[in-house]
Amino acid sequence: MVTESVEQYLQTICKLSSEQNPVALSALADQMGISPVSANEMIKKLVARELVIYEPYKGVTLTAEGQTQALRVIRRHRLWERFLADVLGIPWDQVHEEACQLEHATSPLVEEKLAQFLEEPETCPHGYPVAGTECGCGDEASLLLSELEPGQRAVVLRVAEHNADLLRYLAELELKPQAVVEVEDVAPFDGPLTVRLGESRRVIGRRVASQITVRMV
Amino acid sequence: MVTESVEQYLQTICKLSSEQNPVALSALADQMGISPVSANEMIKKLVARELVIYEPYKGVTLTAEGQTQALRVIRRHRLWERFLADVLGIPWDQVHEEACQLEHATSPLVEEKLAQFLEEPETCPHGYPVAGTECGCGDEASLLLSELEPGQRAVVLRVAEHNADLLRYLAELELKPQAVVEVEDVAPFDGPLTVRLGESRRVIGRRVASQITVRMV
DNA sequence: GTGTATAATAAGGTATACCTAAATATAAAG
DNA sequence: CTTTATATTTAGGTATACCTTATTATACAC
Repeated sequence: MVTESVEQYLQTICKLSSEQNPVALSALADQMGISPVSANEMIKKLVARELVIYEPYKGVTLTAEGQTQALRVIRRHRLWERFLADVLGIPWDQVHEEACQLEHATSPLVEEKLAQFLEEPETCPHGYPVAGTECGCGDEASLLLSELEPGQRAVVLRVAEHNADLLRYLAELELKPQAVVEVEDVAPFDGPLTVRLGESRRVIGRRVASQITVRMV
Repeated sequence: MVTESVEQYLQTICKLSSEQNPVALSALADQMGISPVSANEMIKKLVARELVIYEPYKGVTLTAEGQTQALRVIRRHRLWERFLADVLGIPWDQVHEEACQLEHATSPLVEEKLAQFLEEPETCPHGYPVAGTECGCGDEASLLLSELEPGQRAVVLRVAEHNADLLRYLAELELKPQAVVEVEDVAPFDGPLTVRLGESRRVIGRRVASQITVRMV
């Protein structure tokens, strides 16, 4: 039986492995807000169940089976986010937290029917892909808004989904997936970016810009 | 913190207490599929948290707070059932089991928004009330279809929701809430009932009829 | 090559929520 | 009023998933 806890581990490993592969145990423990000792204990169990491969002092990697399970949970999470945001009208800064609960209470049947009802959405409200063979956190020709130079135009692909305050701020600025921005100015010494968005202009800090993934257009 | 397990206990006590009040510990353990010892342990914890009152050799009763919590879980359960059946199109014999998972993963916000989206439904697909101050299992002038006599007409209020096979059978017969039936014949020695349903006729066993709650019209 | 910082593990604990087996208490029937 | 069936409690265990503290192993930099 795959417990909620196991699902949480697999999901987190999957997401972290797009930045770091194999995933260091310390990074995993950090991300999950548990002690490295606890993470180590659980990883041993996941190894025994052949959901991950673990090389001490290197880190963990999902097996094919682990990857499958992880992607299933991630898919459910993102489907619920779409439902909560689009159908129930829950603000996008709150749907992540809610979906974290629902994702573990979802059968294959409900997942399937929900996806159909939502007309097989491509992404969650924050821009992350619902389906696929990757968690979609670090693919293709994407880069961070903070890496652009003046004059470059880009479309927002996705934004960091964990920080509700940040999401509320971005919603106010209309910096959501699909938005097209043009960088007008980049202040030196890690200073703010000035971007044009349609007819209006936004000045955002570098740290905020680094939470926004874009693709140049 | 109210765990899933606590929610399950409160919900079960609430439902059983419409047939039996206070609820015997053995009946509770039986219904939940756990040992009486485990039930006893948990009840002690619920007493300490002032969610139930326990009189040994009598049984348990919900406190006001316990009742509130129980009804909240039941409401979520029935809202999800409506959603799964009406919106996602999941067969009514499967929605109970699915809702048993989702009910524990639902915040007040999602409950609220879901109820609004569903336009504040009165009942779940099996006919049990979504809201109210009772779990709605044994109220008003209701009686069982098996108690009717020939010539009596009644409207189906609700049907037992735990047995998927039974629900599939009832769906085939179109014996769902709101259906109006007239008893034509009651065979002796606990024999079958013959009921008229619109233009057609159904012959059902006494045990099946006892799972259908009706109100005379 | 040898520190040293970092990573991993061992040892021992906690809380939740179950279990069985055995002992004891109570209600209700004869 | 005693017997007996049923209900309850005690005692001791299991599994999951965490924790802290202390020890040991490793990698990498100097």
